[in-house]
Amino acid sequence: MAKPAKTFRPKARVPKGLRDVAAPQVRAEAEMLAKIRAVYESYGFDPLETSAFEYADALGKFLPDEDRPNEGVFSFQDDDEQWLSLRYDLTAPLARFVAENYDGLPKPFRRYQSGPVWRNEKPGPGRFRQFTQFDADIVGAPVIAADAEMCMMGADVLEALGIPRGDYRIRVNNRKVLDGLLETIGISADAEDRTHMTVLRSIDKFDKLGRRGVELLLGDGRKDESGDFTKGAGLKAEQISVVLDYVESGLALADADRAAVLDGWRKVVGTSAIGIEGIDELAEMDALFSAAGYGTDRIEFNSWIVRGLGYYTGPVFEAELLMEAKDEKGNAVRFGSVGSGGRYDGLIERFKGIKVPATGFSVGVSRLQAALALLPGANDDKQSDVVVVLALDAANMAGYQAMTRELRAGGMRAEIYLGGSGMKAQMKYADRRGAPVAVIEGEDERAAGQVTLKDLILGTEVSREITDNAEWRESQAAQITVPRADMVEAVKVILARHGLLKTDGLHRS
RNA sequence: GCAGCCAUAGCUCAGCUGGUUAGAGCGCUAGAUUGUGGAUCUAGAGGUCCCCUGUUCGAACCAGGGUGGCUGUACCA
Repeated sequence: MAKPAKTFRPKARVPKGLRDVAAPQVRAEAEMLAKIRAVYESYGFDPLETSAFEYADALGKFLPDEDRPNEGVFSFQDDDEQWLSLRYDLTAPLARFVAENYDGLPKPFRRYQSGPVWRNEKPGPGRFRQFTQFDADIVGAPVIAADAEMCMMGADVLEALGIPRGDYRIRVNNRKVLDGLLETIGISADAEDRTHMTVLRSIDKFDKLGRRGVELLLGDGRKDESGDFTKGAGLKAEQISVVLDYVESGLALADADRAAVLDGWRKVVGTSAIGIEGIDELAEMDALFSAAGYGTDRIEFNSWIVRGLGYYTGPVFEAELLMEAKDEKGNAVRFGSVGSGGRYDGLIERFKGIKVPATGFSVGVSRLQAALALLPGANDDKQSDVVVVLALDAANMAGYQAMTRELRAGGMRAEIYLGGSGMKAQMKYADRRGAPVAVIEGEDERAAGQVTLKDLILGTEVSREITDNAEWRESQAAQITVPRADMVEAVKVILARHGLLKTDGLHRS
């Protein structure tokens, strides 16, 4: 007895950490990108697009002791066995591009670029394996004014996106200051050194874990809420107290006075040459910020900003949102950093063997968008502006198409109902679709040379007062009948009443 | 990666110590309504109870393994 062969049905599902993005969010992101681009353009940056994947060695993510790329990046082998990796940021590809085209580029070279990047990590709320970044970088700029400009531009970007001053902060530190700190407590300046890395990571967590948590991480280690244990840096008590002194010195002054913060740091790392160099750089940035009128309500110096350990060599900065928000369940949400950057003088050296100084700023578009969506009022339903022309008579499709064409020529978005159902379903479709207007031309209207226009927005309002069905139907809520020739103008009047009539070439949203 | 919790209809969930045809609300489809989205009423569709193996006369429920999700933590260029 042969069993009927089972048809294989794949499970329809989006891969973990990836997502489908619906219309409102696609539009919101496009709008956000346009605003960021305008700021970058105004600072003189030019666009550049590089490919989505690169040779893995060019991205610099090969595991040192194995012949395959780092697990954090998505990689595959080409037909010639060479490893390719999806880009995990836009900076590494820029370094490759500059190295490859070095002689033909103006130096300094300013470029901006946006696009998706991919990281093979555990996804979390607001954290995906594909997300969008929008970077601006200056390559071949050794002067500290370049870093200062990046910070100020970061502030300008956030304000251009409508985030009020005071609701965000650009937080700035300098890797040289951190190196100086480690030097003063006798820890190797080598960024590859285990203790060096552990200490910096601990400092980075001050914001999250507080003084006590950082103290534990610097010492023996810390147990988290689930009972899992994180091994610490194993510092001695005196060393820990120096680090905590540094982190906390000037913390109270962080948003009051940048110079005072630097004074505090100078006391802790004043014996280290590299530390002093870092502080002097920050002092120069402070002077530039102040001269340009960027106070601590926009840019502050902050001791726990560390950034990744990979390639930063000088000033580092993060853009953080300070306002409170609640998620769907009413829990307070911390946004974290929505942008970051810093100086990376060694990245291009990997390719060219010569030092090419560079600094840049990167907006985390996906996370910023997720954050803004949680703000009150962000998810108010936006009224659609698509006019739906009902197709009541299959034999008259050409006539409905003509109506639709006229509406489009009149500057409106319009579509014909192209499903197979009757009038009731068509009205329901228009409602679902969020259409403001339904255009109805049945046999009666056509015979009379008329069309019926139904104002669906007004109809919804009217329906709130009507509980009786007969009344609702007889009232023919909010509809008018006009001569066919006047259709376009009449639809415009209804759209204008609801503020949906386009006045320029841009799509309103 | 490590640790904890969780997995039943499209969604949110109920399902007593293992016992026949697994339920609710919302949503969806249709009818009441001859040409009208809302409201109301009625009817209908929709489930490999995450997967595999085991225990048992019998498993949505118990055990082991797997997969997926959430939370914390680590990593984060």
